[in-house]
Amino acid sequence: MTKRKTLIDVATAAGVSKMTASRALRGDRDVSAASKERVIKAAKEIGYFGNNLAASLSSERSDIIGVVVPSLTNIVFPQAMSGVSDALVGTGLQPAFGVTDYDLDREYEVVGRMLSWRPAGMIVTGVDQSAPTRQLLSEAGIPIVQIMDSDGDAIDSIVGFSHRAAGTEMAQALLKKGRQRFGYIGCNLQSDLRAGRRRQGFEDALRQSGLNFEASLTRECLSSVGDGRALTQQILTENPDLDCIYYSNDDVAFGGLCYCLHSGMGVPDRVALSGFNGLGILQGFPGLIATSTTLRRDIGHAAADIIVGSLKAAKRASQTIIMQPQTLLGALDETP
Amino acid sequence: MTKRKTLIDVATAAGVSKMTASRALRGDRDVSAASKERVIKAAKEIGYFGNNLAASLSSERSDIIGVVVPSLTNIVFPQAMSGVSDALVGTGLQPAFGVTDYDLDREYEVVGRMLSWRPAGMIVTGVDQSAPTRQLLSEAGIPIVQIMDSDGDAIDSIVGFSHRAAGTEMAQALLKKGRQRFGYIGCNLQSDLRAGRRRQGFEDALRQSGLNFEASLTRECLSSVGDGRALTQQILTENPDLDCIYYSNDDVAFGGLCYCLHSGMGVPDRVALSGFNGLGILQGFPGLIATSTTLRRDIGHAAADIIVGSLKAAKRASQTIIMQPQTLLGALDETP
DNA sequence: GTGAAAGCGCTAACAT
DNA sequence: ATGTTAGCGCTTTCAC
Repeated sequence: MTKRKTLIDVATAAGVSKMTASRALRGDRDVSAASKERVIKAAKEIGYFGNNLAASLSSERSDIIGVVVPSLTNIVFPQAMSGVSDALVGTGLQPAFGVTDYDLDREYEVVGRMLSWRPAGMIVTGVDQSAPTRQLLSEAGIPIVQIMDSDGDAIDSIVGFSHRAAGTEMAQALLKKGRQRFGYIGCNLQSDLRAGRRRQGFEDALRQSGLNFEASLTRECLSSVGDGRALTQQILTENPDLDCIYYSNDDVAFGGLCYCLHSGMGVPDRVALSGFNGLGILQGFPGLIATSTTLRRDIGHAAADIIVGSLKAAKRASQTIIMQPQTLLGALDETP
Repeated sequence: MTKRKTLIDVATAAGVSKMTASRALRGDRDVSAASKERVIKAAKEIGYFGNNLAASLSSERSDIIGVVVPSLTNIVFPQAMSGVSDALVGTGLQPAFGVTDYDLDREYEVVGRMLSWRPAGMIVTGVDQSAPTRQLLSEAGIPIVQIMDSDGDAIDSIVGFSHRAAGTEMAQALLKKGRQRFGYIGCNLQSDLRAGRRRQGFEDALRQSGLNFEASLTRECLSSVGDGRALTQQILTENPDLDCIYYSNDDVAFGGLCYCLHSGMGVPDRVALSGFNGLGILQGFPGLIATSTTLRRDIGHAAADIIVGSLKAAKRASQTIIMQPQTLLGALDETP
């Protein structure tokens, strides 16, 4: 391959100095229209595209917004990322995504590596970072936004909601509809601390009514429709009297619904199913699963907006935006 | 915020020169154990983490592997990204993801921006890049891998399969099972060129048997379970005689299955449904939907491996790896 | 409006 | 095993 083109090549081709070329390319207005045009034309002709490395090193800031998520296989995180990505279009900022696999040490490493690219801001998932990670972030001197969870201490800004409260609210709604014999099915609870907090919130409400889960089945797998189906068969075989099952999320709950439909068990009359997130998959059988709808895209979008805003602003202010899920009972709502 | 720590701060704290500190931190073995230890300790104490910008600018290479996908909301792309991410763990390389929204101009911009970070390699989705994008990539002088599709010209390496062949194979399998009256339902065909090629391959096989789609419904929406349900209701109402429906993918097909189950239409006896990808969602009703299983994670993993290998190798060789989908008929297979 | 000089923080190449 | 020198490609600053 031939040597990469540099600013000097463009400047030479356009017959101006390096500096004028730089200014023209970046849209600085202190350049004559004529020079500007020639530079841009020259750049295009010789196939020049800049070197962000040098630009950022020199200007001591980059256009990157680091976004750290625990998983790509759980669709809610790509959806949040999508919101970030959309919000950044046209701002000149660019998202860079990192994955931690729900591992706090990996998170530390991923965050450290990202910071060493001197991003303009960082978005991280949840509030359960390890102390060293929190320190890294808070000392970085850039806007930090934690997303998806508000049940913990903020490093800087937060856009999310209380999983605990969401669990409590769902339990209260189900109790109000007369459900009394509850089961729980969860996947990946070891690592997914937010799912654990929903369960806790749910249990709190049950206890307040003098109840508790009569059965609980958890498995360390990525939550999936197939697992939900299998676990539901097991829990209902072992506990045929359950009239309501709370799941760690909608994927698992939907698998449960598939089992019930297959085996002719009435949903929600005979047994009510309740998941979390309000995923699109629920539209396969509208209203049959109760859920808490979460605004993943909006959360990602709002987080990115906070960063964009705080880069423009003279002084930074931490914000906390709560986008509490809405509890949707679906068909259950039509029963008294 | 206090000024960021640099290598010089570490070197001073450890009582060595900048260069020794640099070597120690990067694990160069030409450093005495004593110095190495002191430097690493000093770095930790003063909270130093390097500046990749400067490091990469100086060494003229970065540890980034750029990965460009069309969408984050279609789960197959995050799954492929996940494979890339896994393959890169422990290599010292880091993935950086970009999203194009199926827009060729956006793709050009995203690729250009990524290249200006001087990545060590690039992974892009599909083979339908615009000419300028192809030129950008081929002149970058780094290993390029196109993934998910082999129905087109390679820029460098390819890991994918023929969507056209997958469509043909599915049609042949369904014809063999005696299906004769075909319908087609697709989402997002304008942008999803690969789905279009599957449809074409399917049609080719039908024509060879003197058949064609008797009905076709397409809608420019992100493919979803809800859309699949609605479109299936429509197509079966308008064309009650169809005995097989081919969908642009599994999400849409699953929505169709939900409609059929809901309305008591026998699947696959009365109408066979066929999707694409072998998504986990199908495990809700195992075997009811025929599908072509694609190895998204493996494809991402293999693509990353090619790049890792070619960075190590003295001379680069382009590779083409075909991971052709497997046609799974499920319950249809048990009919004669 | 344009240019020349200096330097961002690091690493490669060459000393020692 | 360690240090010195030069420079990566750009932007900032300050001349003109």
